[in-house]
Amino acid sequence: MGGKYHHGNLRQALIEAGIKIINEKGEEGLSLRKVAAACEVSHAAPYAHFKDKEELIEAMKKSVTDKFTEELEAAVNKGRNTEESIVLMGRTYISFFSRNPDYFNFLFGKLNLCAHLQMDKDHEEDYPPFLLLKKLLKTMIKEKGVKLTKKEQEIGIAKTWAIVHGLASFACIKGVHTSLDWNEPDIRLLVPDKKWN
Amino acid sequence: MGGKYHHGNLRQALIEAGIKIINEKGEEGLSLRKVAAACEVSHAAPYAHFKDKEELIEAMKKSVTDKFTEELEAAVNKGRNTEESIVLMGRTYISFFSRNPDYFNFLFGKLNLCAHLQMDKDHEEDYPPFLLLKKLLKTMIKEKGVKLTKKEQEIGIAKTWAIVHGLASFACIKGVHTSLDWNEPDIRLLVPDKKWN
DNA sequence: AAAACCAACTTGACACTGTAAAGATTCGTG
DNA sequence: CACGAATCTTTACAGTGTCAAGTTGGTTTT
Repeated sequence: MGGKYHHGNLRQALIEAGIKIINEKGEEGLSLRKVAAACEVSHAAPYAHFKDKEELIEAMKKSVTDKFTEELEAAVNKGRNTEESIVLMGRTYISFFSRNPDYFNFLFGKLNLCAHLQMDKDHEEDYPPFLLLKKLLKTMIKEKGVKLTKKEQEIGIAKTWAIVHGLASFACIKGVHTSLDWNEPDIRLLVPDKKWN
Repeated sequence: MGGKYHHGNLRQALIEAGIKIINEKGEEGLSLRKVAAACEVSHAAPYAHFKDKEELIEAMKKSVTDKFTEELEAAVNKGRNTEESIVLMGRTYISFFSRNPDYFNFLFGKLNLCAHLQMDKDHEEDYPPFLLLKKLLKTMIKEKGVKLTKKEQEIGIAKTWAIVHGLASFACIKGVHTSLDWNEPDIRLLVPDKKWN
């Protein structure tokens, strides 16, 4: 705010300035020097806080992912039962990227996502939104008392994720003409439909 | 081969050299100057054939998309009936990006895809792989004699595409641990499964 | 309180990038 | 053959990521 930095908040300021640029001009328009300029510091100042541009970007991704995860968790908590939570999470997932189209490519482009499809153990290092979905599905399986092989479990989680993630990509790729509303996606989009065998 | 260019093949050579670089080092490692160097011409030579870097990239995308579309069409033609064709197309879609992981982000990152979800008319300017799927689904609907509203049609096509596209993204995001084989994906991945309601 | 220290920042430099302008070369066509 | 157009080279410039060396100011040590 008022004063100069030198008091510990430059790191955070850089992250926020970077995210702002992504929002306004997409990832193309992001340069270390512009981020530095936006914070009114010299072009090499970021190197006191980040090893490289990549490390700043990684921190920005983490920040966006945290916000994303919070929204998902809030949605999950609104559900009155497991199934409802899953649907609400899916809607929020799609809506998030519909509201912030530039984030999709920013987060998932050239990402080295850690995601274990196996449901045996909870791999805490999993990508958080992914972990969240996995736990919900696990709960649902228990509740319904379904018996599934390991492979069937992997298929289930892969397919559930794929539907939601694929629709989210639709929601933010420009040039898609549709009457569907990605901010409040029809519930039929999120559950397999018998008509389509 | 032997001789210098100046004989009309530089444009194509640039496209191929560019694609080769994408294969080897990903989109990060792609620079106009390197592409020019790979073709043994000066760094400004590409400007005789492309307005800017973006236009070269666009041509490269078209080339990759053509190859992609050919594979999909070949798969569709192998199917003995419409349903089989759809499944084969889905498999090929996933397998293609599993074999060429760098293409996924290259093609779909920041893409301005033209895709009409409506099935009424065939919009010939649609993204070709998308158009292909739409025609197959349209055929299937006719064959089965199903009556669907406009919105139900859009939902069907969106969901079908989303499953396949989402799985493809799984298949090429690094760091995903699974025992599933994306080159020959279990057919259950491609059709909605009753167990998961 | 003076000295030493250290993290945060600045300055200046370098190689690499995309792109534009101006000139040279070669080709096709009249 | 000559001329115009297409193709390619050369030169130049601003913007980029990164590094090395210096500067600053607050904190710790003596």
